[in-house]
Amino acid sequence: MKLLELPVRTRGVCCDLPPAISDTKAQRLAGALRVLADPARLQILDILRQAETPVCICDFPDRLQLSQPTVSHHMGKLKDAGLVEVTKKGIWSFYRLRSGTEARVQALLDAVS
Amino acid sequence: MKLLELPVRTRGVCCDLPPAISDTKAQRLAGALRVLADPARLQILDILRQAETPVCICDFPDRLQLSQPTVSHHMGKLKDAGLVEVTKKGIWSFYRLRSGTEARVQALLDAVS
DNA sequence: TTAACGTATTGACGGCCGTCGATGTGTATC
DNA sequence: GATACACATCGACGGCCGTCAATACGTTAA
Repeated sequence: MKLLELPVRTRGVCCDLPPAISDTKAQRLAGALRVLADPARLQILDILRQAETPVCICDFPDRLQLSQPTVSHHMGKLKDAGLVEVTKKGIWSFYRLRSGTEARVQALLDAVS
Repeated sequence: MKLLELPVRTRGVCCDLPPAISDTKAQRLAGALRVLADPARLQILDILRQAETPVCICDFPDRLQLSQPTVSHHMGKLKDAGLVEVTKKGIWSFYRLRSGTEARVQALLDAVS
């Protein structure tokens, strides 16, 4: 439980703060969060979460009202972040959530909303 | 459980995707995540989480190796997002996590790390 | 082989954001 | 009052990122 008592301070004197997350870890976390901090990518993840089979990337431009290169760009970000996997068959690319990602994504959306 | 079976597709024919998060909700979520997607703000939240009493903002510039205006800027973002509260006493501004924020932040960091 | 389709990549543009110096405001000390 | 301190705001700069047109690559159909 947090106290409401305010510390007594002295002019011109600053205090040391307790050690926190390391700079490198903070940057890793921030990077992971930045991948999710985009409306299009959130919708992609939500759609993949609902889907019962891998989804063809060709269906997204219409759904998201974005160009094909832009959708491909977002998918690349999600793939680099290890959130989605891709299976190519013929001329099509089918994307799905990586195993274990679903729970993390769900927890994230719950934590924010 | 997700099937690995790939859908059968036809050239030149795209499929409709199931409805997902609305555009407005996706933007809200993305905005909330963007506030957290910064190393400095993550460290601020982590320090406030550990603190047993409200923390004077004057202690952060040294700790984060950032200028005073920059720290003030980050605190403003966190305050606007409803993540922290401020109490002014004399010339000092003391910040603390808003009640209920701690659990949400913790859940978020768990979901990402 | 040629043509059509799906996808990824490239290059360029515009906007957003983190950062800092300078400045303004308020408060306490002398 | 005058000075010093803490804080917020403003203006400007630089870099990152989402977006798209154009292009290149690979695959399938004709």
